[in-house]
Amino acid sequence: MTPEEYVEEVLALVERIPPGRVMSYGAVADALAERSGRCSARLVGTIMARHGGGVPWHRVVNSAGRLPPGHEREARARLLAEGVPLRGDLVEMRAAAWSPGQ
DNA sequence: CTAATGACGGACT
DNA sequence: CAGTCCGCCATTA
Repeated sequence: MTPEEYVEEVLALVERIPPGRVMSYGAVADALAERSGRCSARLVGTIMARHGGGVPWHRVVNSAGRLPPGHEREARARLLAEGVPLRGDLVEMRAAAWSPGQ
């Protein structure tokens, strides 16, 4: 599997995240690991940083619910508009976390 | 080829 | 609850 295909897999999954819900980098990595074999949260983060434009990147946050560095303001505004439960600048993962199984 | 580097995560202090 | 420490793994230096 080439890096290019990795990127496509990640972006494809991110596009499936429903509005008002979010996924952590780790969750994306796990869900993708079943198809691609190996993947890590770190790798997903790198991929989003480089090829994240063009997909709802704001629906991907870290496991603690913290928004992506450098885009906090933008992400917060979009999430708020979608009705994602926020506590300060953190996403309430317990309520907003989503997985492809649903 | 080895070393450092992240849009990370979980355990621990 | 905040800060550290270590494992993670493709990419870059």
